[in-house]
Amino acid sequence: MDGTSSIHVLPLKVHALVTIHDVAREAGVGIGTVSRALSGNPHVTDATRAHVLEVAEDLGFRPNPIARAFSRGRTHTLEIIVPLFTRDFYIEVLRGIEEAIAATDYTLLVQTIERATDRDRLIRRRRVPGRVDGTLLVSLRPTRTLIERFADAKTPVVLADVEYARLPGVSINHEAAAMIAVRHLLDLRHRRIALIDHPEDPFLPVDPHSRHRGYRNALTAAGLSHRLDYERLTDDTPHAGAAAMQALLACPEPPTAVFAGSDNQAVGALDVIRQHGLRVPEDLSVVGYNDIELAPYLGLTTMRVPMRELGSIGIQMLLEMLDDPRTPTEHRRLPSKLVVRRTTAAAPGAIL
Amino acid sequence: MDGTSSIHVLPLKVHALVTIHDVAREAGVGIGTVSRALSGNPHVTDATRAHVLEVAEDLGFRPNPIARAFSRGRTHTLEIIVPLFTRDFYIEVLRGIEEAIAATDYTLLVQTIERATDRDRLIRRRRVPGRVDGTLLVSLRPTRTLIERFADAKTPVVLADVEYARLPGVSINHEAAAMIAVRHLLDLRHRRIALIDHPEDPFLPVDPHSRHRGYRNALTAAGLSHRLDYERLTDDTPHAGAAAMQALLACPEPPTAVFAGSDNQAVGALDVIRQHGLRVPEDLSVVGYNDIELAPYLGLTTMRVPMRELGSIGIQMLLEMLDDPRTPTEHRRLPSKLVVRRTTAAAPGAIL
DNA sequence: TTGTAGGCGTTATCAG
DNA sequence: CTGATAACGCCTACAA
Repeated sequence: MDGTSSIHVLPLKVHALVTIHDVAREAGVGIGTVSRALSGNPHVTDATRAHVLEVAEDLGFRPNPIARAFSRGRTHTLEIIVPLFTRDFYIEVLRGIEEAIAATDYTLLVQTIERATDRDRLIRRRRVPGRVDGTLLVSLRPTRTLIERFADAKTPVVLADVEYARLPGVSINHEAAAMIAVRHLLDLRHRRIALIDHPEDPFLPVDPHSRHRGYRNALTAAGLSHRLDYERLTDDTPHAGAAAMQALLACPEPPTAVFAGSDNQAVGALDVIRQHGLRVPEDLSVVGYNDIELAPYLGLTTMRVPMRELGSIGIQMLLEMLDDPRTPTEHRRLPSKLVVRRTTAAAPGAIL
Repeated sequence: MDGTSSIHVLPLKVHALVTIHDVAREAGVGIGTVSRALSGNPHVTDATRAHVLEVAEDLGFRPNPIARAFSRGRTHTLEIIVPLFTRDFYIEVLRGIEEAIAATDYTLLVQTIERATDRDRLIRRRRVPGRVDGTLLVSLRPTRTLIERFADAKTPVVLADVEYARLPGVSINHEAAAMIAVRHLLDLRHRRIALIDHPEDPFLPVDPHSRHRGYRNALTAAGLSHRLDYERLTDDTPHAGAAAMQALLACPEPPTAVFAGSDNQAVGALDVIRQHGLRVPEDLSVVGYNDIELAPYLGLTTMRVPMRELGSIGIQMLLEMLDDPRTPTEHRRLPSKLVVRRTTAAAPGAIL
């Protein structure tokens, strides 16, 4: 470094790098005292503290966070690992996260995953362990590699929107929610009820999942049996929802009602129904899932899923574990609520 | 949960904290050599490097990123500051960011800002300078505090979706895009064209903005004058869009067409139009903005805005600046494209 | 209460 | 090419 280079006079206040030593020298005290004064250590006179703080302020001292993290062994950073497939869902979760973290001075390290192949590769390449104090894993079943990583780092993990082993977490009771949705259709005298859904973990396409179970259970409870041609498991996109609906309408005996595992899929389905000249809800009822921000304006009957809470509660749990490592690991399951709007009505010809 | 079920659990490899010293001792070399071998420094024999790497692997050595950052003065982390208001837009930007960063081993520190008051306060509380190598500021006009912070940290900044001073950045040519949208309506013989829009920077509500200018310019170019009761500046939510539409329909001379500054606002407007028993596009045309994932399935005519590119190009610029600090600061402006679907048609009574 | 010294894990700078 | 050794900025015993 060239210490003699001419200094530019910028219109902004630019502080040269000021360290704790500079403050100590300027304040006429030792660096220990400065450190204590700044970190709220009680073993300092109020007078010295005030003086040190003032000098620090004057010098424009900013503690170097990396040095601090290095020394303390804690980074004050939380890692969020989240697939970014369906916008609405994850954005809501992220909002919940932000909400919970706003009051703290933790910082977020966000790892977004777009492709299944990214999963471990990406996680391994970016050397995150040691850089974060804890991790919130959203909608992702932890792989073995991940679990080892957490074990190595001795860093707490919380799962959001997933239940796995005995790891602490918070998730939606999808099974119960699906039952409520289907029961709503049954109450409207629908008997031919189809399912358009997607795997819970976007990387495990063949995952048998709980909404699917809830759907079948509700049918069984009503004395109906499920039919495979009514069950369409595909991607969580409006496009895939549309394709699934296309297939359902091509069935020899098309359904009179559809329960979709996401509002995105539902919107795709609704578009296809409209294109076929069918009316909603007169000819066909549709129930969505999530209750995205647009749902009220589309008149979509759907399940209101506590997406934000997934994030905020997840972070709260993580913060608790950070605060007290002996916090018992628990798993919380959140309920959803049906919101009836304009896409569901009595089955054609039915009298309620 | 059934605690008695025996799960087949493979033993997890748990590594104690292994440092470069352990590797050095085990490999019978000095720590300098280990460091060089691991960081790709050419001044090592292939043989020693291979040996060191093998020992490191055996010991399960993971370089401590914080120590590395501390020593190198670079963190390999990029900061993203983004308001988390309207879902779709920012998520798309985030995807672009992820896309650009996927090939690198940079990590993302994300700061979301929910309220205007958060702006500087939050930025100040979370001690980020020193923890990141560069910053991408999305949709936020930098405040003086922020600019000072960047100057202090001597860290590069790139603006996305904003143009400000001579800072490097990438943004949408909103003015040109608005002109295209309005011209489309003019071509359909609409003369009473209203605007529902929102500020570009969500924290500067009275910001005169470029879409607004484009709207007026297009009218002027067609020999029309703008009328204040047709210009509704509000929040970027479907709710606000609905309220604005409500007001427009209450005008003594309601518009026959509406250009909305976001698809979210457009969807809210469409709902109100429908509730008033009016048909789209027969009675009223609507053009949205962004082209969100659902837009095709709602039949929404809209402007396709390169949201992803905002993120990916922004990050590319940042990476270039990091790579070579003398990179000339430029500002790129991206074009948008009209996508005509089913919400626009000839003005009532017009013959094309 | 306060100052001093040692250490955190790596990188970088020297001699050899 | 390699091995000591000195930073890096902060925290924290320990001693005064």
